[in-house]
Amino acid sequence: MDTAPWTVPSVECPSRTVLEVLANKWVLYVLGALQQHGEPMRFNQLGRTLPGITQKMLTQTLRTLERDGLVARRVYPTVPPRVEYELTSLGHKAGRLTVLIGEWALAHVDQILTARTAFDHRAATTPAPLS
Amino acid sequence: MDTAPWTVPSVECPSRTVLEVLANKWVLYVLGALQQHGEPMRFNQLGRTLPGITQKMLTQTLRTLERDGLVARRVYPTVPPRVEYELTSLGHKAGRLTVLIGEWALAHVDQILTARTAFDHRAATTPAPLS
DNA sequence: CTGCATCCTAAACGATACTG
DNA sequence: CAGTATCGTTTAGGATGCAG
Repeated sequence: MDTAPWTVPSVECPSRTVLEVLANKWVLYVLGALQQHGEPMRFNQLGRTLPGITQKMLTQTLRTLERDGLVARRVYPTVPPRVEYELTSLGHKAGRLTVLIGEWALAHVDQILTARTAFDHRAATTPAPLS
Repeated sequence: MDTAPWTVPSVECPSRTVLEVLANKWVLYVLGALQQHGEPMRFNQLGRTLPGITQKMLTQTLRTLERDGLVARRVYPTVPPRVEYELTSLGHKAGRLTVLIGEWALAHVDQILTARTAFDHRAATTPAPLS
């Protein structure tokens, strides 16, 4: 046995759809933001925290996270409406993972950027081994 | 200060492109497979381990991982050609994260699947609060 | 065996306009 | 404020065929 349970699954295995929840840029950012902010955040507050996200993507991301039970949506029937989002305990566990991922990224930006440059340089100079 | 460095970056910040490396389904699977197999794997061996992946996606994924310095590609000039892929130390660090993600997914499949069903049920029954 | 190149479809995404 | 709806474009991805 050289594979863990989550690598075995066939394409139809539900655990894959679950793992793939986190294989998403905005999901990582949203979870990370909520995780680090510590308390519930409002829709536009979240939007302002995430440069580059569109309203559409924010809505969509929050919906799927809510659907999967990672985020709780709380609506205050005031006017104008006030909607807050916060991590559930399940979302909190995922949030901790996204923070780890963020830390890994931050710790190795330089190394990876260097690797990319080197690779691209090689690709640009080696393509013709003999002519 | 309520945001960690990796949440602040503007759209052009390089650390984002790095974080987004892991925001990819096949990257997670490939890193996970290599991480757990422990030793170098050949192209088709990797392919067989990952049900549903196409040759194109496997190649593409391995290339970007190689470019980013997470995976090392070793070619044995035999015939037929033998190509092995293994995690670099940087890739190993990422690999450990992907294993954590896989474990998180596996541990909460049921909970998430249940949440989805409940949400969809609510969505199917509540849409008309008043008519 | 390990790939690259091509075509083509499906899905993701951005922009914009509109609503309670 | 917090969305929904639609449209048009971009991108990802699958299938196939060919090559070292």
